[in-house]
Amino acid sequence: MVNMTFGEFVKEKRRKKGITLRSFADMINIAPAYMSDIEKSKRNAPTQEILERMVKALELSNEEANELFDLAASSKDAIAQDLKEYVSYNQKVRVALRKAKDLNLGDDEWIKIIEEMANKK
Amino acid sequence: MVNMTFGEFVKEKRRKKGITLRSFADMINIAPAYMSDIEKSKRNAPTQEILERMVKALELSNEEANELFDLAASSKDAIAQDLKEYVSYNQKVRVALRKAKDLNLGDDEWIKIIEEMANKK
DNA sequence: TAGCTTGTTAGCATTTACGCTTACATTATA
DNA sequence: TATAATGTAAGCGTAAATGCTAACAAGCTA
Repeated sequence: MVNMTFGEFVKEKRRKKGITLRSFADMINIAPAYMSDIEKSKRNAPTQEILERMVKALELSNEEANELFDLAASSKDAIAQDLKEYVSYNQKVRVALRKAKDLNLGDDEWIKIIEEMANKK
Repeated sequence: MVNMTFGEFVKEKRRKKGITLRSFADMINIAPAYMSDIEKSKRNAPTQEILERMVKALELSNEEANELFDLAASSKDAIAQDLKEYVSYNQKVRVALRKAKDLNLGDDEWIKIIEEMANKK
């Protein structure tokens, strides 16, 4: 499903594993009511710590985890922690991003860049 | 000067233009005491709005403005608004960043990418 | 029917951040 | 010397976010 909220994403993964909201809340050590609010998107996605406990409890793949992190971030006008760190510590990356923005690089061009990265190393 | 704090950066630019702290605070419409705290790094960098007023008041170049935004962000474990937005709205960019991180791309490789971007368009 | 389980509503406590006001010591100027 | 101007210290008010507790209705199950 595309264009899900964070809450919907978590709920789907949780139910797919046949876990009740209450026991899921227990597993990741938060209050059920809080979990409910999150799934219904009445609250922001929680902190990174809790996000990571969710990933573990739901046994998400790397890809799924990244999606969860991105959805969590987007619920807050933010970007995921791993990306934030990478960009923060890399001046060249910031230059590259601003240049790409400036040049109005589209998806196609970024795809090429991604493909070429593999070769580069 | 490299590895400056946000406060130091602003103070330097301000003094280079011969503006007093008080009148600078006036120009950008914040309390002098607040400005003082900021320059001394006793407070986080202020909101985006105020940052932009600073850029105007100091008549910074684009490059300087980006540096100011990045320093402001780094004072808060964050990344600059323009980058945040760009990354947020671009799935491919996020994929690219994570791949780069994964491959442990260094400065040199990013420089190449930057150079190649110019050609791409 | 009595009693658990499930999800949910309402509201509280705490922390953190932003920006302000007021008052002060120091330096420069009339 | 008296007055300005400059930068700073201390502390307040407000707002937003995080996560909680307590209590409820609806559905299952014994």
